[in-house]
Amino acid sequence: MATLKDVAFLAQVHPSTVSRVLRCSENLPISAETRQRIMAAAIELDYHPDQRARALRLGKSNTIGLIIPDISNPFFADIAQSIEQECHKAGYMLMVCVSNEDQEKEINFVNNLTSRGIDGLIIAPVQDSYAHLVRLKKKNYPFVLIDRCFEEFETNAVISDNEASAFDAMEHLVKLGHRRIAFLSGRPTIYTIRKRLAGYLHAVNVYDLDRTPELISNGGFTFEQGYKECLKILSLPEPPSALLVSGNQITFGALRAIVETGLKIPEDISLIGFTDSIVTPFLVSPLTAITHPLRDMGARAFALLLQHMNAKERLPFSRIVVETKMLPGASTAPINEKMIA
Amino acid sequence: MATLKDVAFLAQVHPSTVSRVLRCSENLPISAETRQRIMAAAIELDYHPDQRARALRLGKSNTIGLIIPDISNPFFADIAQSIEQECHKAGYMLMVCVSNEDQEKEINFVNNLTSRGIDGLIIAPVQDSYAHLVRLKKKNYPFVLIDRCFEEFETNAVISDNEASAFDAMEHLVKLGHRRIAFLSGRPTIYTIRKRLAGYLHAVNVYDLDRTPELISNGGFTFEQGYKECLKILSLPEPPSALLVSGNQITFGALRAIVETGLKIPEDISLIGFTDSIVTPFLVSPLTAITHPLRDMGARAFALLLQHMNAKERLPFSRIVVETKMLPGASTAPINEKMIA
DNA sequence: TTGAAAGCGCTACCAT
DNA sequence: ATGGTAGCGCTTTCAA
Repeated sequence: MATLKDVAFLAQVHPSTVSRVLRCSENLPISAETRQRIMAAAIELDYHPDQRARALRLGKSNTIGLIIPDISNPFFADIAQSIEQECHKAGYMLMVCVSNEDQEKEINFVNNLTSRGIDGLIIAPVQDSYAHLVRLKKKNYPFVLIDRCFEEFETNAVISDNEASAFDAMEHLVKLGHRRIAFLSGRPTIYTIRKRLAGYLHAVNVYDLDRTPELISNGGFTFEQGYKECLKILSLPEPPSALLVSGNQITFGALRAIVETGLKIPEDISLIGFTDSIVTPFLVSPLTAITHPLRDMGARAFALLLQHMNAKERLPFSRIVVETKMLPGASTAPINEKMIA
Repeated sequence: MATLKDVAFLAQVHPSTVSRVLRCSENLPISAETRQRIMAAAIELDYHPDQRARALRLGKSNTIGLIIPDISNPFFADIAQSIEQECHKAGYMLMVCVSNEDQEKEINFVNNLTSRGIDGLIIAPVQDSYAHLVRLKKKNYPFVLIDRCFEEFETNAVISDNEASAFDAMEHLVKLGHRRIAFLSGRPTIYTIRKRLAGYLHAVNVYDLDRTPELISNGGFTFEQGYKECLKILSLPEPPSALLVSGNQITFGALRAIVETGLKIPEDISLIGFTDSIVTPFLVSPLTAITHPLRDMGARAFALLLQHMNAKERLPFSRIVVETKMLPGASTAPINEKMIA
């Protein structure tokens, strides 16, 4: 790798001169001839400034970090994609890290990224703990949470209206006559899930629905877990006539369980999923889905972060709530005798 | 951010002593008392060594870069996920960059990452040009290509048996009686696609199938492009009775076109896709798919890279070819009169 | 118009 | 057992 020194040597000038020429604006006092020589040398040696050294010297890396729990989940993949594009537009690099829903890993990533001189951080936190984020906040380090946040700990965040959307989905099912509705929730320590659960329970109370505790399942967020939890629920002595499922991978897992059990959607069972995937309309039964404005979420998270990174003084924290949309499908139908039997 | 100096000051020792204590093995000549003081100070100040400075000093960053064209494509997302996990196991950080199939962006990423002192690079190249990779190779910089490689330019690579798998898929359709088979190819400048096209054409020749040029479509890799190209093909005066589709997003786009046109799979049209997604079995028609061992591809690419990064001397390049598998589905059926009409 | 020197935070080597 | 120093590659201020 060619260094400033190498270029300087080839161009027969001092390294500092090279730096000035390569960095500075048009109207810098330099002889056209020297500039030519330096440019030629830089190209000749395929010189690219060492970003570590620059970052060290400048105290700025023009890079931000993103920590997400799962990159193979389209939910986070699409958010990552949009953040990456926003970064690119703004001249930033993005460093993506995958915590795999492992709190230890997340903590390591936070430490590692900050000590790499990353200018800011966007995190979809695992939410088993948050002491490491309190430390970040204390150090006045700019960061934005996405999708998940803490009720008891104030930070920047971009989240969605989970409680309302879960309630609306339930209401939709209730209007079709369903009264025994299961909720495949995911990991309940997470903000998103707690809110959705609250929306579910609210509907259960308002409409006095079946309260069988087994109707609420707490697994994890993976395909496998969705599959297993759904199988368990379908084999209840009194299985539900409808399902509310919380997340892409879980929904696909539930789908597998339903298909394998030989049930038809929506004839035998209705299904609404919190599902963000281009394929939902082309599934065995086109899914009625609660969808997130993922690109918008990513863009707003980055904009908020940028704002805080550029701020001269401490800015107040923002909590941005985006609206979900119900994508109509064909996976819900009125209740029928067969289901009640 | 606390520095070595801060810790040293608090512990009343010299910075170099702190560095030694924090870095070195057990049997380093140091008084237990001093060690205690230093450790306490480090924890007190929440000290984390500046990785930029370390990387600069050590000439090693313990970070590798990954450049992929599209993170919201499950194909690349799963590869990224597996590489990330391998990295983590080996104590490396992963920096993911998304080129969005834009050659300029990829070139920028390569320059940017290398000048960040990244130890190695895994790239699924855009393949509009490769001068930048030639430069990397000249500098003896370790990198591995994944999924796509260059016939005329020798590098490390992990790829799959595209030509054979395309031929096999065609054979499968031919045996069902299909003779007018369309190929939705994606961008044909890419190795993967050229190979698949070769397999397709080989089958066309061997079995003397319909050679209508319009049966071969060259769009891009996106959902939208798959949708449009497929619509075009379905509205041919003599539409095909079967479709071979190259890639996740294209397949989903094609699915949309088929569903919207009111065609049924496989009654009206057969479909085989190069599709790696957990949802393929739960699509309108469970898809017959050619799948890649994605986790394995990622793991092998990383292992190969690691080998080259650790090598004292120049190693010979490896080209690893992994095998695809045909996942049986219900999206293919024997040809019938309706199709021929 | 260009050169010299200091220093970002760290580690490795050489002193003591 | 601990301290001092040089230097990784860069930028910036000051000097000439």
